[in-house]
Amino acid sequence: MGRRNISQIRRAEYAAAAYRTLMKHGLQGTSLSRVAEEAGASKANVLHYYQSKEALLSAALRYANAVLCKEAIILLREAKTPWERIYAVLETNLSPTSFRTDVAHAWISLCAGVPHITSYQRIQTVIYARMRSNLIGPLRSLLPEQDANLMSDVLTTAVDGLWLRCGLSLDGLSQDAARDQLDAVLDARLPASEDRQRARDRMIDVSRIMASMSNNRS
Amino acid sequence: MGRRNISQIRRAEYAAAAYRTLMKHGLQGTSLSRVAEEAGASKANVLHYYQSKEALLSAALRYANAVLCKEAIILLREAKTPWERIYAVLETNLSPTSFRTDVAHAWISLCAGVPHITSYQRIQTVIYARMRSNLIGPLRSLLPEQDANLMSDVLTTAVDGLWLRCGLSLDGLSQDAARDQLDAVLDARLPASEDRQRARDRMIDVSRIMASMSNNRS
DNA sequence: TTATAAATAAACCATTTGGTCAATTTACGA
DNA sequence: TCGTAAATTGACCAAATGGTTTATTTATAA
Repeated sequence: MGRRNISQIRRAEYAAAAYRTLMKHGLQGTSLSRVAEEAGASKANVLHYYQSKEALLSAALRYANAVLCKEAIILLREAKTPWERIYAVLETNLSPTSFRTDVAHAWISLCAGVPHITSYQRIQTVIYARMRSNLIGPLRSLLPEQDANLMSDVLTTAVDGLWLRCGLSLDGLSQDAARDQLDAVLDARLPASEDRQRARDRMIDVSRIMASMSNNRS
Repeated sequence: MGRRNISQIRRAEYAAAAYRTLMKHGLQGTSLSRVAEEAGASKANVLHYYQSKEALLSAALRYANAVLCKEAIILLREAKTPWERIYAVLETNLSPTSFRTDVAHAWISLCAGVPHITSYQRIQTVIYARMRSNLIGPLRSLLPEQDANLMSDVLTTAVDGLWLRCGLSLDGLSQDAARDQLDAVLDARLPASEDRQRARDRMIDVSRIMASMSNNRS
C-alpha cells in the first residue's frame, strides 16, 4: 500500500507547506529551504517530489485554488435562484476561509509572478474563467446580454480590488465592508428587490453555517 | 555647479532605471546588477547614491508615483465642476501614460512587497490617501456623506482591480473597456445626467490633449 | 598647474539561491 | 529473516545576490 500512496501524500504535504510559506513570506521570501523547513523535511526531498521550484509553487497555487473552488461548489449547490447563484459566487470570495490578509498575500504574490512565469498564467486564466462562467449565467437571466457581460466584468474587477486591498491594509479589510462595496456595485444595473434581499440573506447564512462547520472539523 | 547637482541627477537617473527594470522584470528579477546595467553604470556607483536596494526601489516607486501625481494635478486644474473633478481623477488612472501593462507590472510588484517591506507601505498609504482626498470632495457635493464615502471606496477598489487586470492580461486591458466599467460603477449611486455626460466628455478630451502634448515633447 | 574632493568602477566577500548526487535509512514482499 | 526498491538526506555545486573596500579617474578651486 505504501508505494504510490506516499508519493501523493508527500506532494500534497509539500504543496500545502509551500502555500503556507507563500502566505507568510511572499514570493520573494519563499525559498526551497524555507518550504522544506515549514514541511519539516529536507530540501532534497521536496525537490524529489517536485522537479523544480516553479512546479512546487504552481502546485501550491493550484491547491489554494482548489480550496476556493470546493467552497464555491458547495455554496452553488445550495443556490436555487439566479440571485442566489450570484451571491453564492460573491460570498465564496468573502468567506472567512479565503478573505484574509495572509491568503490575499499569497494571491498577490502569484499575480506578481504571472508576467514572468508561464505556469502561473494558466492558473490565473482558469480562475478568471471559472468566476466568469459562474456569474454570467444568472446575470443573463436578470439582464440583457450586454449588461450581463458588463456586470460580470465589473464584479470580477471589484473582487480583485477588494482582495488587493485586503492584502495591503495592515488590519485587512472587514468582510462587511467588502460586502457593502459589492452590493453597491450590483446596484449599478440591478435594482433592489425582495428577491435579491432574500437571496442575499440566505447565502450569507449558508456561508456562515459552512464556515462554522469547517471550524468544528479542524 | 557640479557638486550637489550631480548627486541629484544620478539619484534621479538610477531611480528611473530601477523603475524601468521593475516594469520589465518584476520585483524578483530586479537586482542591483540589472538596474546598474539598465542605467549604464556600475553596481557600486548605484549603491553609492542609494544606501541599499530597498532605498533604491522605494525611490523608483516614489518616482513613478510622482509622474502619476503630476498628471492628476494638471487634470484637476482643468476641472471646474464636481463631476469634472471626479472624471479627472478617474481619467488620470486610465491615461495612456499610466494604464499600461508594463506600468501595472511595476505596481503589482510593489503591492507584493508591501507586506514585507515597510517603506513600501508608506508609499501605498500616500497613494490611497491622495486618491481618496481627491474623490471625496466632489462626491460629497453630489451625495449624502455616507454614500460619498462608499462610492469613494468602491471607485478606488475598481481602479485597483482594473490595474491588476491590466497587468495580468497578456494583451492588457483596453482603456475604453476600463472606462466603461468605471462608468457602470458610478451608475450605482449617481444617475446619468447631462452635467455628468458633459463633464465626462470634456475630461476625456483634456486627457487626450495632454497625452498628445507629452508625446510631442518626447 | 597642482591639490583636493567627489565620482566611478573593479575586485572582492559572505550568504543564499535552485538544483544534483551519492549515500543511507526505511519498510514492504517473499 | 532477508533482499530490494523506495524514501530520505547530508554534502556539495555553480551562479547570483546585496553589499564593502580599495583603487582610479574626473573635475574643480586655488
